[in-house]
Amino acid sequence: MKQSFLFTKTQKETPAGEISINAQYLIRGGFVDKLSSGIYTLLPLGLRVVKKIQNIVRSEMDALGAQEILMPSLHPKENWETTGRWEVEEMYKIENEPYGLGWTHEEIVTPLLQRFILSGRDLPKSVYQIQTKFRNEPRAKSGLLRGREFIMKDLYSFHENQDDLDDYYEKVKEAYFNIYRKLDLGDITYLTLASGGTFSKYSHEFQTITDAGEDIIYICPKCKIAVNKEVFDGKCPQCGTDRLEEKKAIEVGNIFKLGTKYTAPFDFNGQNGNPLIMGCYGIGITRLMGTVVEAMNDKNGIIWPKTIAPFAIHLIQIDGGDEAIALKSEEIYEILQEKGFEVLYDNRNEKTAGEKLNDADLIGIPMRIIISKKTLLENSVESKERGSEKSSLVRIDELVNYLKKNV
RNA sequence: CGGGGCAUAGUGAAACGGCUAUCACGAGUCCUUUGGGAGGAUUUAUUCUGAGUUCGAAUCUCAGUGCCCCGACCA
Repeated sequence: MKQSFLFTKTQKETPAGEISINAQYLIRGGFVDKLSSGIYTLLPLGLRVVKKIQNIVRSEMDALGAQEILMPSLHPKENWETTGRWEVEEMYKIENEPYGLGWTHEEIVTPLLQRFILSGRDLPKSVYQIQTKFRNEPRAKSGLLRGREFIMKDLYSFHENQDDLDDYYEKVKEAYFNIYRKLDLGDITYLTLASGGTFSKYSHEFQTITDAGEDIIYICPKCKIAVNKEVFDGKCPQCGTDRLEEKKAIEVGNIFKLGTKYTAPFDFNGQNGNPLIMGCYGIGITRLMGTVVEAMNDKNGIIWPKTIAPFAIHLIQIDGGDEAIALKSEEIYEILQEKGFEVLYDNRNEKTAGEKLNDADLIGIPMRIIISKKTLLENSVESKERGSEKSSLVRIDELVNYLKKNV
């Protein structure tokens, strides 16, 4: 994509009042636009990142044998009265209408699957969706980390017995870690014991260490697991040590064994006459984007992991007033496009070199390729990875091979 | 929902109760510029809303709304 074509602009100034890094950089870089507290538009760059995160999550969900669906956001009151959760304050209700906006989907997915799961042979089954959730947060905050409207992946599984749920639950844990590893968050994300278990003593959260986190967790350096402050009793529940490390962290996922809490009210029973056993598993997609920004940045901007960067390559021409440069950089852009690379091409002649380089740092694309008078004299371009200080000259006739190896 | 702070151009800021509300950046036009946020010329406002005090309000008072931060809350 040519940068002159992008309708968004970067902002030099930090938005007034925004303290959190993810809000500052995502707004300044033109990834998101804040409509209201906790309510954001995803702009072209931001949407590209979100789609990439979604696809990583999808591939892991599909590998679990879960089937993707898309449930409505507008929920009939009746479904929520069945479980007694219509009065929950988190739910936005439509005034004078028997509808509310979905903040979770147990009340929809349970009767849905009930209509199709007719015998033990249909079990187990799991479905997931990636969809907008609405939560009437008493206090939205920290940019994308806690919103009133946000994108979430939610997975629901139905089982005939507890053992089957337990097995599946362990597989989901693995899938979740695969996701965090692909986002380069693997080393700072911990399986964390937390409250909220309906059927089990604990639920499990996935917590990513960053100072922007609103949760306090205690990490056992030996067992590599953590305990949320809300259930912490001073010891590692696995090895018993009291030498744990206190850290701030962002909850980037949460998995629950729900048991029969939602199947029972709907009389969703198995062959044996007992309610089915259910699990639910959530990942906030847009929160994950904010978390990555919090975890990977420097004073100049974002440093995206290759897997979710909006583009793989940022091609920048400097001295674009020079016709030879303009033609050559255009030519390189076309070749890279043809070879299938995702390229953002800064073809703006009206911007100075410093402005373009600062924009590039802010936007944070992993690979930067610069073409200028200086490099052209060597029949080369300059290559530099975001987050590294080193740059090197690459001959233009070797560029495609170089990029195949390095992006 | 409790506490604190803030609200002026697209963005960020300035302005003692008193002159035509100022500056920088951005954006538009023209010219010159291109290796870390360039220069000149020129254009760019219902000071959040409503009431009040006053000869006079961006500035003071009251109410509302919104935003940010702390806390409570967060299947």
